[in-house]
Amino acid sequence: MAPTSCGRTHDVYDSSCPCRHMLDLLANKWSALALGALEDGPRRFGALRSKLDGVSPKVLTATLRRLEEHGLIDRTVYPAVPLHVEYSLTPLGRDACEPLALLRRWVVDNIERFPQAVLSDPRASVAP
Amino acid sequence: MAPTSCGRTHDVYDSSCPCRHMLDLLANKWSALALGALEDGPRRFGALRSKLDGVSPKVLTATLRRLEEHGLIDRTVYPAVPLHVEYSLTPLGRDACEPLALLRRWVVDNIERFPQAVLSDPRASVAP
DNA sequence: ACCACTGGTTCCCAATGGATACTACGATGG
DNA sequence: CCATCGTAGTATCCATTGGGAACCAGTGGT
Repeated sequence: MAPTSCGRTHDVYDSSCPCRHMLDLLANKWSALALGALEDGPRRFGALRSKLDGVSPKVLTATLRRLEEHGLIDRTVYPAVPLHVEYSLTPLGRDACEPLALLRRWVVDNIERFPQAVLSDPRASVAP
Repeated sequence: MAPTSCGRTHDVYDSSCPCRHMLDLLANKWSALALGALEDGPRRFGALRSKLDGVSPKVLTATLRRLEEHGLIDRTVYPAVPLHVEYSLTPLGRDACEPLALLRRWVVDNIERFPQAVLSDPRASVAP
């Protein structure tokens, strides 16, 4: 498997391993997009909201809070005239961006190879 | 962005782009684990169920069906004495494994860097 | 007849996701 | 003085999904 410095073996396939929890955090549409959106500098809530087309404020807040709790992003409040809040990557978050960027990139580069039927209708699999 | 052969630009940040839908499929805990579990050869339902520690049969079925519909895995039924079903990667699925393997790998390699508090309790963020 | 094995399905409930509306705060402006 | 705007979210409601446990079908074994 992949032994780590603490001496234990960590395994994403083990449901009781912390790795599983972290995979659950990162292997998530909105997390992957939010971290990617911060790759080229800090962004404010509103900017993220427009960049992550289709996200609702509730879900965006939840995603950002979760990423913050896990040390992937920082949340900085500027109590200026119109209050604004900036989100930025921590070093850990920046590192996490690498595999996520590769995944996003892979999807874009290989999108043509997927069955067309299922691409056109997001809910093609839901039969009445 | 990343223009593709069809002439359109594809963008995972655009909610109406098929890419978004595919990212949603791949940026998912169970998908990432299931594809990884098939990397070194076909596996049967029961084998996947044990490998993906903690998955319920319902969710595993749904995950596998979705991956099959999207052309990432094949489902082969052997109507032999004790019926068995084998799941295997398609070429597309095999290619998709690369970025997913990097992500799983990154998590395992960097797990020690995450805040310990949040690692120990998967639901630390859930207040009364 | 009964149990075990394999590969699921069904049922039910809790958690999550998503859309829409609303709040808090100070600034601006009539 | 009250109304309105921009910013960053909450609140509320409902649909979808995730998850656990039980159950089912087909066959072989005892």
